[in-house]
Amino acid sequence: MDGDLLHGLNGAQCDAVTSQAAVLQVLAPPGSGKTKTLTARVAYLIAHQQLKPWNIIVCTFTVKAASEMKERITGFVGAEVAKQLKLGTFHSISLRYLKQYGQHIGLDKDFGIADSSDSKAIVKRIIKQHDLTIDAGQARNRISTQKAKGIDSEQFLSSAKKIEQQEFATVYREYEATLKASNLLDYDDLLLRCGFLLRKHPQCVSNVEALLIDEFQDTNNIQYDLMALFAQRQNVITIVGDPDQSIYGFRCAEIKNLSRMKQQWPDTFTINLEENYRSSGAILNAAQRIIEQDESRPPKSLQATHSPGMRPILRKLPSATGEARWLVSEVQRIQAMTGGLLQPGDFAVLLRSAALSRTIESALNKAEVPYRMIGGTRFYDRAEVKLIIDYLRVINNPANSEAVERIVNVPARRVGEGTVKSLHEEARSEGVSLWSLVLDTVQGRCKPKTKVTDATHKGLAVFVNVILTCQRKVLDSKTEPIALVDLMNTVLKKLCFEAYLKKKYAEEYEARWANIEELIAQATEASDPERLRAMLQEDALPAIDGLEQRTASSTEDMLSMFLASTALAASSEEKPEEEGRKVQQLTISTIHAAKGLEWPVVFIPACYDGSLPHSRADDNDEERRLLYVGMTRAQALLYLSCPIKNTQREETTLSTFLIQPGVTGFFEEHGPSITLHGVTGLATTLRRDCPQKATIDEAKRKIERDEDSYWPLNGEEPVEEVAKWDHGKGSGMLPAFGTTRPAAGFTSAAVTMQQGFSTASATIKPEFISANARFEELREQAQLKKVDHRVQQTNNKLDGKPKGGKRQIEGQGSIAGFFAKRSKPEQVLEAHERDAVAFSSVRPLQEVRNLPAESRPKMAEPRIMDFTKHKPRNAPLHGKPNTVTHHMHKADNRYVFLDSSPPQAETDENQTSDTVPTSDVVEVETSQTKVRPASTFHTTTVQTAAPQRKTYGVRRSMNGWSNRGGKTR
DNA sequence: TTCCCGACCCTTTTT
DNA sequence: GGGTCGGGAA
Repeated sequence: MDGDLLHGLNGAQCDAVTSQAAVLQVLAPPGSGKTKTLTARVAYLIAHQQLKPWNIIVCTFTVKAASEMKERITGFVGAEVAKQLKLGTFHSISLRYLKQYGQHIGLDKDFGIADSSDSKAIVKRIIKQHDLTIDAGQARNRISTQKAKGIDSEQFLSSAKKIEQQEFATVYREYEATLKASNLLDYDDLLLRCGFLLRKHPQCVSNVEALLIDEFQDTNNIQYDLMALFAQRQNVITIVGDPDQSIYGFRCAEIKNLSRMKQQWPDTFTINLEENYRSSGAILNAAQRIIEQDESRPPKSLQATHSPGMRPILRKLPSATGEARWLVSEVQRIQAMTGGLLQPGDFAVLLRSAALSRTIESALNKAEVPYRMIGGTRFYDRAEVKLIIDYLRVINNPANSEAVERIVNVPARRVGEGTVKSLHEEARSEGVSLWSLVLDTVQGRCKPKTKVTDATHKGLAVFVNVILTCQRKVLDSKTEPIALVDLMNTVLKKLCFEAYLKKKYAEEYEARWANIEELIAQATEASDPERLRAMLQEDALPAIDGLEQRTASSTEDMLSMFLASTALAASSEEKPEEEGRKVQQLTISTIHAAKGLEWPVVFIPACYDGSLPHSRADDNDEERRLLYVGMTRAQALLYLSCPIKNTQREETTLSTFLIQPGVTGFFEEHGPSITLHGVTGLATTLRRDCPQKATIDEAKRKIERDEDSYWPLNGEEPVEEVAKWDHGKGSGMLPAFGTTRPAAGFTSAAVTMQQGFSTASATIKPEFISANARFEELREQAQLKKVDHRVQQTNNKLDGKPKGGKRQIEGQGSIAGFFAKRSKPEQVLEAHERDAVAFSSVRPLQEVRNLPAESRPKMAEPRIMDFTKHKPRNAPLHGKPNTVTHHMHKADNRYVFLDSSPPQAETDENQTSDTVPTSDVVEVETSQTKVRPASTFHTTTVQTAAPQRKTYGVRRSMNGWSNRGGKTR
């Protein structure tokens, strides 16, 4: 047993798993085997300390972490034992205690859970009603903060001095009153009330022998209290955490809880895990460089166990859409260049905010790359799903006036917003629920003050009928429980829901209906008596002598259980059906939701001030940790990127965390060139079989270019295909990487992957180079630019007639032909290609390859231009092109020297912009991208899966597309 | 006068 | 997806 349990663990991990300490802290940096250690310890406690699994509580913060933990523990101890563990999020475990022992603290049996939309709606209504000026969202957060601090509304009111505080106190008080009247608990209440229960009735947890907590750095004070309460009998506690990964400060997480714990239990034993098994050395170095910017942070060691690998990439792009297009092209390029070693499932896009996903999703859709979204809108929060859930909630608990308000006029029943608001207000002032006012109105028992037209009255009657019919169904089933799924079908039928969706969403209807089908499938599962029994058993807490328990049995209970589970569900889509093999999907996720996960290739787009760090964040250190968490998700390849214009077309500034001195040295400016050797190294790192060369070559033929060379490194727009070939339109071209760097630069860029895997240490660029060296570099760039110009002119002569963009694309299709016919040995060709790339102005390598040998660019005599005097306006040639927008950064009232640009670059720009030679002024006509009809975007899940349950990959309407594309006008 | 619907704006992170 | 505004229908 020991052998199995401890197999593959390192010394520190073993110590942690087998530690005899009662209170144990395991400090585990990213990729150090945190979950592995925690799960092994659970198994160890059962196997070697003879603890009963049902006496062990394991707490996580997210549902996803809970299910992963369960899976891993099952691997150790088997499903039977794993099921008996009390494992879940803090909220779900609290809910179990409240459901079973809530009556001891006067909690009604059928309390519902107020989700965020309920809470927000309540707050909003109170604010409006009192004509206050505070922001609803902020007030809602503030209530949560107060609750997390354990300050109730009365306490707050008594200490409220300022008018503003008193206003908030009013909102807080009425919010609490509304929850109580609606028989609802919000998320914070679940924890608070559970704490209250366990304090009052400690015998509820008298059976608990051990408590284990994951991601402890994210606990807030209530959760800390709960920890102490859960463990109050035996005080056996294991926590794992990492202060560097604390990213829930906004939820009042207290990193201090680590030291608080040591004070409370002075015998606390601490074990540090220090070896990283996830990321390549180069990625780890870069991430360390970022996190170390926090000077208040104690220095820590984190050892890489992998070879340095490929250096991470920091890429500049013109716009959010450009960034998305580039990202997709890199996904495709890397996939092809590795000959299928990497599949879509190996890529993840991690975002600061979920809203950023839209542009990326539409680019992925366009390229038909399958993806799934974690975080952002939860399945149960999708309009159509939420609506049905709200109907069920009202059927279960009509006192929930917020839910009534949301559904009373959906589908439209001529009950307008004004009427509903007014009725709601009237109900509130009468001290009744909205539902009972509506019911009495419809049944003629009362005549509301609010004006109700005939049409509206009719509409209300229809609504009341739906609810009453369904409630009757539930009640009638007391003797013979009906399945939840029947109830749901009744609702759908009564609403003619399918027809409603068809009308409302037109061409998007299918995806919406698929979501409903998924919901039905879930209800079917929940209705299965077998499953239900199993679930009840799993949820049940051990019987305690002399303490009465409530147990669920009827349809009513089934309904409220189902609703509770939807309220606490993960904000993620379920795993796609795995039929035989894994369905390959790229993952889009918020960084928060990605914690604890890993992928071979990770993209973090939108790395600019305002997004990361977010403009609304008040703790920059936390934002930095967020970047750190994101970066450390990557195993082999990490891309950070930044559009130089945001979605509002304003100029952006590269993230503060990335413009610190020395940071750029850890990054490449463009995606890696990938050699066969590199693929081998990658395969080794990921412990996968290396694909055959033929497979790689085959895959390469399908992509447009095999280098990340289309988007200029300085973040400007690439020259459109048409402009490239239309020689009449001026010759100055914007540089892509292969064209502005001297050949030597290109070589060094191309070599990274080989170098990374074959040598012991990654080469790190010097942080600064001397001004002199810099000047040399500038001169070299200038020469190149002139050469480019020459080459262009030569080409004009060689290749007289202009070509259209379309034809050029056709040309790209024949790369394969070129390969087949080529007569030169590969190495010679490579050298030639290098030159060609270095000297052709904009043509990507593939195009150059397509040219007949005699028209390929030739070496030309460079003409030296003095760059202290001349600078092309639109071709930013201050050395590395991407240094243009951020030469200097003002911080702490002094200027910080960035990106290793020489100071004269700044003055240069101002003084000499008028002396630009006209031939270097670029004028590019960009053609609009064609808009595809919305219908082509709908299914985002791979077609081959053919799942029984429909997939629900479509997240939302893709506004931009469906508005313009699909509709007739 | 009230309601409905399309068009257009902006969007922190989670239970 | 939510909020708001304005045109057109009831």
